[in-house]
Amino acid sequence: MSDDPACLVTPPLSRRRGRPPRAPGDGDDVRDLLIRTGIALLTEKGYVATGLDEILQIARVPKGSFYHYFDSKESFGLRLIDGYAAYFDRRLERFLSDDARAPLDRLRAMIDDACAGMARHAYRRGCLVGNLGQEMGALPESFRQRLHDVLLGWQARTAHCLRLARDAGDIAPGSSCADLAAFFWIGWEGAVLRAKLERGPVPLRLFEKVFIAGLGASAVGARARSVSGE
Amino acid sequence: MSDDPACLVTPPLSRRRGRPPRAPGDGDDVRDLLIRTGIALLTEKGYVATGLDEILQIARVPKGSFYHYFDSKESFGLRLIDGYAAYFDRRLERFLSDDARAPLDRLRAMIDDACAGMARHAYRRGCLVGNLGQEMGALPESFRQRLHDVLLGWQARTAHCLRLARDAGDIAPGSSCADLAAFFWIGWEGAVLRAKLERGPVPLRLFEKVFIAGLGASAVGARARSVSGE
DNA sequence: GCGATTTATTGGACCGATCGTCTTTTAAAA
DNA sequence: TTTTAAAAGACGATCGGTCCAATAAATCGC
Repeated sequence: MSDDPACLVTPPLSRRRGRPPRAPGDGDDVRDLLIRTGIALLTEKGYVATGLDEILQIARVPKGSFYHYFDSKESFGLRLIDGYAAYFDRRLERFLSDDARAPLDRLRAMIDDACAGMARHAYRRGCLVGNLGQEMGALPESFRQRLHDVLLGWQARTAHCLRLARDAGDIAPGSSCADLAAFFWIGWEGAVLRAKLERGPVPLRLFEKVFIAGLGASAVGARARSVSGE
Repeated sequence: MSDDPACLVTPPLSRRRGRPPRAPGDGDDVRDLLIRTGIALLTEKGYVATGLDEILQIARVPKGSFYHYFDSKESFGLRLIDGYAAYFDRRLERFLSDDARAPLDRLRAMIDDACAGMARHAYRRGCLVGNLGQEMGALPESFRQRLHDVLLGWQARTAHCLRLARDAGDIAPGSSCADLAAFFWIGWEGAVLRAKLERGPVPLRLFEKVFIAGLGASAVGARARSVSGE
């Protein structure tokens, strides 16, 4: 799914060396600014391809400051995951727990929102978690557990919503909503990747359509085998 | 899906300078060796994170030779995609056109093969196309079309097999097999990504299970709307 | 209130890796 | 004998992450 942080970037700027005069409204949100900028760049280009220089330059934060705010690129990356997860969790909460809608409509609303997010960035930005997951082969091992945990969290929220839908009769009884939720996030990450490749919304919408159509079939395990008489 | 090339690497080795004596069986497969080695490394670590030096070192090909065989890293990358696509196409052909099996069983056999491939490399290697797709934000634009075309090819083969399954009554009539095939590859790339993240087969098998279970439901477009009375 | 100390922030140097190129050297092929 | 295929390895420019010295603000002792 796509995100939003770091859309507006209007940060500090100074020339002289040493500690600068305290900028008026700036508080100490330099760290946050770096995180938001980092998320924006990493969702587009990934971890390895994005240099600290580029992040700092766009955020207008001097290079020497980086190691004042973070220990290393690795720990910075972990912070990005946390920031992204927090942002995303608020979003999921808003949609999947929206009592004003029927459960399945909440899922649709969430998907609509994600599609709008990707469109807003011309399908150039993907999902930070998906990006980093694919890069794991070249990433610090510390990322793995964290990414996995984030996905499990999203799945848990989704499973809960699907259970409500099942209770409402919109999903075949006997379906494993945990499996369906896992299936959704496995596939959705694929759809985001594909949308980034095609630079268009078709894969997202196709995934939505077929996924929701499939919800009626379910009774997941049992039906699968009966189909071809295994 | 996972791949296989460059499992055994026992390449040329010489010390003296200048053109070496023609190795006995070697023919002129240095180019192929580089391609196979490149595929192996890129499926694991991606394009950006993999340096030419590393590829050359593993293949035991001297650095000075690279630009004799390829124009640049970019054109090398394009050759890798071609090589991977060719390899993969043979594999899809073998499974999806195996008249000895029922259509849906061919799909299952293909998935089994892919799972075995990923297991063989301890779930460290993914799909070259998926990897490069996710990296597109940092890749030469020339890769985009080629990657997309490869995926369309896989989908076409898959759609054909699904149509046979529909004719055999294993998929609800009225289903759009083109949509289902696209859905499969969108989601499967996500499953491979997730399996790489988790370093285990669960996502692959879960995706298989739910996807095949869903095939019974289908009549894709129509059913989707009737579910929640949109 | 005022000098001394501490802390926050930054300019820029550092070192290693990477890509792509080039020259020289040697062996095979013609 | 000449030409071509292939390799060794250095090279430069660039860029990556890291770190330290320099400097100003904040704080404290008196």
